[in-house]
This record gives sequence, C-alpha cells and structure tokens, in this order.
Amino acid sequence: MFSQLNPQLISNLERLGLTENEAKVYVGVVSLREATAREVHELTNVPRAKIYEVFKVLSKKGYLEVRQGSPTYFRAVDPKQVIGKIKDEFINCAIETLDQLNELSYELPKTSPVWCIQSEWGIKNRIFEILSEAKEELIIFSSNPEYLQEFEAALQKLQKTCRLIFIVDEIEKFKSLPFEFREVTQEFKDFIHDIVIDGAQYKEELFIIADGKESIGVHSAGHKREAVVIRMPFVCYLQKMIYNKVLEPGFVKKD
Amino acid sequence: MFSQLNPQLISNLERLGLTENEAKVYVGVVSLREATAREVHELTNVPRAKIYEVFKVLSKKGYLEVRQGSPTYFRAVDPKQVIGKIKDEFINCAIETLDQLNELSYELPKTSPVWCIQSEWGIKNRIFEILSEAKEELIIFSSNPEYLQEFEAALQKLQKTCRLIFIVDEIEKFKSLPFEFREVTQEFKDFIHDIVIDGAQYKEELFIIADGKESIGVHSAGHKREAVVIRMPFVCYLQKMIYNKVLEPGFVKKD
DNA sequence: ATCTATTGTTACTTTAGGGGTAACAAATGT
DNA sequence: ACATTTGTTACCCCTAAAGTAACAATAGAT
Repeated sequence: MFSQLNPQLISNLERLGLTENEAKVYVGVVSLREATAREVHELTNVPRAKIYEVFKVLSKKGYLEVRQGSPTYFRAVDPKQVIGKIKDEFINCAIETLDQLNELSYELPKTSPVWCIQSEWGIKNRIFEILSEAKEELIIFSSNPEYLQEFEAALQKLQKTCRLIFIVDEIEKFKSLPFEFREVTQEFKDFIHDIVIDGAQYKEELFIIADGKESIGVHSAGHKREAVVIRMPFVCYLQKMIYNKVLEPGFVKKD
Repeated sequence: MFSQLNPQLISNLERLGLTENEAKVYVGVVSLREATAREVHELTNVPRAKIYEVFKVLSKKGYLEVRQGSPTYFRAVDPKQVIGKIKDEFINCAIETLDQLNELSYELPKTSPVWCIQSEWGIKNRIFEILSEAKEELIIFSSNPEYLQEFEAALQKLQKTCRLIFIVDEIEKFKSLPFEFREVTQEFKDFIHDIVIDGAQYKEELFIIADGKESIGVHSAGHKREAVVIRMPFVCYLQKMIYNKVLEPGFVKKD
C-alpha cells in the first residue's frame, strides 16, 4: 500500500539533514502522537526491520521519547523543539564555517578585472553590492522594466547621495518607475534589438557604470542570463562616453 | 602530496550541504582568491577532471565567478554572501517544515504517562519545559551539584511564583548554590549511594516533582544518562510522601 | 610548420551509505 | 502448546560521489 506522507515535507526534512527513512519515521510518529513500530510501518511503508534502526537513531538525537515495553511505544518530541535544535546547530556551524573561511581570505589586489557571473542569485547579489559601493555617479541602461524594478528601492535610496542617469530603449515601457529616463537614438535602438550571437538572440537587459570605474552588464542569450563585471576605469570611461553619445543621432554604424 | 586543507572546515561545509569535493574546491578558490583548475588541484588534491565538474556546479550555485579564457580563472564569491545564502535557505526550509509538521500535530490526550528520554539535549529540554509549566510547588532532589547548577537561573526565577523544596544527599556539596537545602537521613543516603543494577552503578542525579502531578528522574547507570518522565498524579503523590519521609530517620528498610 | 605541454572533456570504475528483504529468536496472546 | 507479534541481525542492491584513464583541443616554444 502506498505511503500516506506529504512528499514535500519528507523532502524538506531531508534538506534539514535527516535521511529519507528518518524523515518518514519522525513524521509518522508526529502524526500518530504515540506509536508502535507496526503503526509507523503501516503509515509510512518503511520496512519494519528498518523502523527499529531508525527509532534508535532518532532517540539518540533527541527527536523521540521511548516507552519501553512490548510493544515499545515512541513519542515525538515537539517539532518546534526539534526544528529549533536543528536550526541552532546549523547556524552555529555556519558561523564557525564563516570564521574559518575568513581566516583564509587574505586581501590581495584583484589582478583580473573581468568576471562572468552565471547564477541569478550571484548577479543580483553583485548588482546590490555595486549599488551599495557607488559614491558619485551611476549610469544605468535598461531594456527590461521588470528587471530594473527589482532594484527600484535600492536606486531610490541611492538618489539621495549619487547622481543617477537612466537611459532606456523605450521610455514608454518604464512609466511605472519613479525615475527620469532618457531614450537612446533610433539607430542604437535598432542595433540593440538586432544582436544575434551563435544563433541565439542576445539582449542587454541592464548595464550599470558606477563612478566611471566599474561596470556590470546583464544580458540574456537564448534563455540563459549572464553578467559580466568589468573593473577597468579606462574601459568604463570609454563605455561612459559611448553611452553619453547614444543619446545623440547618427552614432552607431552597422557594417 | 597530501591535502593542505583544514579538515574541520571541509566537514563543516559538508554539514552545510556541499559535497566533499565542492567544499574542497570552494575552500581552495577562497584561499587562492583567483585560481585556475591546476592551482586548485595542487592545493586540494581533488582530481583535475573533477575540478571542472565542480567548478560548473559551484558557478551555477553562485558561489564562484568565472573569467573565461585558457586557462579559465575562477574567483570565490565573498564567503559572507555564500554562507548567508545557505543559512537563509536553510532557515526558510526549517520554517516551512515546522509549519507542515504543525499541521500534523493534532492534540490528543496523552494516553501513556511514562516515557524515557535518552539524549542529553532531550533531558535538559524536558526539564526546562517542566520548570516553565510549574505553578505551585516543586520538590527537587539532587545528588549532583554541577548538574543542578545548570538549572540555577531557571529555578531562581521560579522561586518568585512557586514554592521550591530542595532536598540533597549532602548539604556541604551544594554550598555554592543560592538555595536553602534539606539533607536526607543517613539511611537514605546509604541507600542511594549503594544501588547496583545489572552490574552498573546506578545514581539518581536529579529528581523533580512538579505540582504533585508530574515527575522527572534523571539517573546515570554506568556512563549512560537517561531520564524517566512520569505523569501520574497518584504515583507523584506517593513519591512526594516518600520524599517528605526521607527527611525523618528510620524510614528506608533494606531487604 | 612541427612538437611539446597544458587545458578541458568524457567515459568508465570503485566505494560507501542508505534502503530493502529475509530469516530467526524472543515475547505475548489465545 | 501453538500461533502471532515483536525485535534483531545479516545480507543484498542501488545510487551518488569520488577517483582514474584516455583523448581532443588549445597554447606555447622552436
């Protein structure tokens, strides 16, 4: 007979460090309040011989209480206590790990100024980092209002201390955002909507130049999003010049 | 050549969800700041072919940034960010898990009044729970001042709202604790210091009767500590009578 | 242009842990 | 006394992770 447990709950408990059988047995005992091995086996379909093994482990961990006898009864310790313990142990481990990692990280000059970031989280994380370090000026280009909106709060806050210059492909699309936008020339617009690399549509969704020294460009090619960070003041200066120019007609040439 | 990594750090990162090779490679890249596969291989001893595999996984997870080229360079994302992310995801999972578990836990009368607790954490946890629920009176017997001290703060707080009666085997041992103690009779003292069960020295370290309704006894046998919780008002009443009596001479008979 | 060294990739093997099964001794119920 | 249930132990299988070998592609040196 099939198991009657919530697979998502089992999966979550596995992510919290329990094995599959441990998760099933704990959930079984929580459901039944007090239970024998047979009852847990019938509810969870974990093999009876394995139930006893897991009972021992969970008791040692402090997740179950035992009423000895035949049959032996088991009772789950309050989930709030158990999950609290698991969480505390994990957080303590995380703190210790961070301390140890920080001991490794010695401050060397970053020799290479060009990096790719491939995870969604890593890209957003880095954008927020760049915004938090900006001191004087940001030039922000965007072609995707939904994406830009994710940084709206951070950018609004930054307006108080930095000069922000927003450049977009079509002002109309960005009306819901509380900033002042400039639109690029028709030629540049045509250009950026027309880039194909290796057979995939390439689209620059967001580009930021911070203080003329560092830039990050987020683009998608096909269904894959990637970011490139450039920390070369000279190149950023050139990029800034270019972006200043795209507001004027007749800049971009197509070969 | 042997690996130059801190095994404790590797183990900690495994507890945080990374595989052994992922942990080693991340630590290697953190150590080197920016590194090629060969450099990471030389530092960590992870097989070179495996380095590339792990690089891909860690980049996807957002733990590494990539400078494409030959050789490709990798740079670690700030450990504070990475560990922060891992921690956040874990805590979110723990919260969701607790919600799901709470949906299971329906309030049934607890049919069985006698339970064993076998983990150190579980015993302490339950003692604190009993102390927090006490309303009128606690009778506390102890033979181990160090162990009793762990509950000193909770007991001091409780003195304001409950009547606490402390009974110990030897007042002298408990001088450092800020409570008023009564000592058991010499006969009882001899009795409790003389219990052997199945060849192991048995010692009742702590015994608490809460409001005459529930009791917990913590004993060690050999090197194993265990607790028994009893929620039988009648038995607790008998136990209370017994403890009242041990303060008088001539009570315990040895057969 | 050729050769060597290095880099990056792929396929295969090995190992260990977790899950499943079967058998049997001990305990309980009839 | 017998049947059923409980609890234990030994063994097997599968999968994920780690290790290894071979080879194609690239870069550097001559």
